[in-house]
Amino acid sequence: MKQEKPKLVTLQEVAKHAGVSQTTASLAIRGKLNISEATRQKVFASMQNLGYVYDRGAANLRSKGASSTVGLIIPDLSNPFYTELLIGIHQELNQLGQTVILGTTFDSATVQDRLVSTILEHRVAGIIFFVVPGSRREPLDRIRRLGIPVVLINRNLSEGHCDYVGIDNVTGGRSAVEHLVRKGHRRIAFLGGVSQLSSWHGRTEGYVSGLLAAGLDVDESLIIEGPMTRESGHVLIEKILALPTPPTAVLCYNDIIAIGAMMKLKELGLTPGYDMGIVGFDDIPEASIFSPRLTTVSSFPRRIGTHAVRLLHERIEGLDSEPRSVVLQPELIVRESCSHKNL
Amino acid sequence: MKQEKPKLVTLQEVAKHAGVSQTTASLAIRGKLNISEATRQKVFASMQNLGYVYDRGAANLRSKGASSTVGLIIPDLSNPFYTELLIGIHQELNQLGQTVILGTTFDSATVQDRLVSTILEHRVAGIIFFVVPGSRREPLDRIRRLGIPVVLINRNLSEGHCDYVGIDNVTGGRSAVEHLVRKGHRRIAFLGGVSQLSSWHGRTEGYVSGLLAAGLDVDESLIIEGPMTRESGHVLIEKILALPTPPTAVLCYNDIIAIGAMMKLKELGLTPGYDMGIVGFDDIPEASIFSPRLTTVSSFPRRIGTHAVRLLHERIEGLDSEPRSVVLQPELIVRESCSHKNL
DNA sequence: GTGAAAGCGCTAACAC
DNA sequence: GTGTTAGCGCTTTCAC
Repeated sequence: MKQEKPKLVTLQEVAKHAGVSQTTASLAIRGKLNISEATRQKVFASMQNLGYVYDRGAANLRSKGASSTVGLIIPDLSNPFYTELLIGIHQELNQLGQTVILGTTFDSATVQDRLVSTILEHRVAGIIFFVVPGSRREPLDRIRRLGIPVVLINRNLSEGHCDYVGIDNVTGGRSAVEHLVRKGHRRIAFLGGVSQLSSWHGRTEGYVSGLLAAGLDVDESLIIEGPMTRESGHVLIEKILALPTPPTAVLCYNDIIAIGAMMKLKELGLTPGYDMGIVGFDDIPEASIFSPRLTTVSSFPRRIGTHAVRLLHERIEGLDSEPRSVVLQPELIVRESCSHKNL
Repeated sequence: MKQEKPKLVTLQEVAKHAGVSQTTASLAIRGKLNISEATRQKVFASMQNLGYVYDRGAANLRSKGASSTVGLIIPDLSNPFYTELLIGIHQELNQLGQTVILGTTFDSATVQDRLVSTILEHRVAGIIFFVVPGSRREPLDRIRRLGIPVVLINRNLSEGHCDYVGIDNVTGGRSAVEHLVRKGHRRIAFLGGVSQLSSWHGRTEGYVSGLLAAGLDVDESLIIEGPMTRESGHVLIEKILALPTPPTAVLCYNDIIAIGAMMKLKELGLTPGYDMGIVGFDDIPEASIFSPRLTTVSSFPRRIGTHAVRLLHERIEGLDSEPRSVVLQPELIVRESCSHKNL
């Protein structure tokens, strides 16, 4: 830590050292073809010698070409669902030689606005955007106005009118309910999530349609909104239990909530699955680790990430078509959390 | 997606629009004092009007000042321990207005080298570095030679001679063994991790010293190395079970391995905790969710992240002192996975 | 308080 | 194949 910030070696110095012009050095470094093998060697030798480090910022400023960074905005890192998504995105992006600038909103619109600004100031090549609940179009428009490609993930913005990748929430919600009905449940609640989210609408719509298809009534009091956290699961399941006629099963907005609910059930001396059927959504690693193992609807976060990067990359490469949507089909993962005692 | 990349608004245009010089506009935007309130207002109005977006890259190129990005190199995102670490780092960095460039090595030295290069090319202000097992000093030196501050996390490099934050692995390992001994265990294995890691040495050293302090022999065949994954846990516990005289308890290098081991135990019809005592290391969220709840040594990933950012920030601000180390004391979290049937 | 001019490290024209 | 020149968008002297 003793040395002062040493002056950085510039391309000019490399060129001088190699006895060529700066242009030649630049071309050599970037592996352009029209450079003789001999000069290329010389330039590389000088680079090594002087300890040259390429300055992407400067290059980028001059070339106005696609920068090599991509902005990623997600709500939260403590939910494994987002982590899985991040892994998918990250892997794919690395393969393309792009680096990730990461921002987490914690589902706050204010933070989201700030993050968008920062990311924009970094002149990213594109943005993968998991919007905050109830987000207005404005942040999205700001990005689009600058001509920066965006792909929206999982939560769509009405009239967002841009590339989107997510899962079929309606089908997911519906298949969960169908499973519960097959298991003999007749009174089923929907727990957690907030109505500002397109994904919430999809999942509840599937829930309702599953109920109706089975000839069951929809009881509005059985749909309870709440944050997407473990703690929320505790609270929500207690509310449900306190109802005059509690349901025999609950479908949760996501696995985090489902696990929170199951933990509270255990705490109350009840057995999840036996005393109360539970289905989650996402299939995070915890789902298969918890006891009882959680029946859930898989939403393939890694694959979503992969698709998002592909769509974005095509845009960055200049694709100019109508907005595209990739909607993955969810899959019901049947495990142990749904066999009620009385059924 | 229809519009072509629109020409970006520059500071010059803002200045012209506001009827001031570019210098004045620049000073106004950065909130320097020697600008009258009236001009400041004018400039900001013009910014809004024209939809100006500050270009950090350009600013940075000219000023050679601290860039506003920090590089973060971690092994893997699928282990919640790293996620927690990332959360801690991220939160703290956001508060300082720094953005994160993220790289994951998957414990590969090759990937690590490539990542270091990329991050360096982005002219980061500093790097938080979780080195790969068996990493040589070379990547670290490359960074240091450029005068870029680094703080090492959890895994120290012998002679790294730079800022470091981690936990006291020796004490952690030792307290785990002491707990196991108190529970009546006399034959205890150490599972997983690789000997290229300073943290592995610390934990095994603690393990050995705990054994010796209790007057027990150290059986080298009970220390088995292995990758830090769930799958590795499966494999390792089977190896242990196949021994002529299996131990009654195992201390695992980390929680991931411990959980993998417990899952395999269940699969084999054995009850973790009852048939085999298990202690983990890290205290990831899964540890308290698994059944039986895992007794483990907490290593406070978020706090490590926070400390790392603080150390790094001070260096970025110009602190020029001898390398500093922050070593956090781990804490034994006693839960349910250690009461053997015969003890 | 404010302005004019120079230049950070690089690439893109265009010449040769 | 290689060199010359100009300039990306900003901050920084240094005048006034």
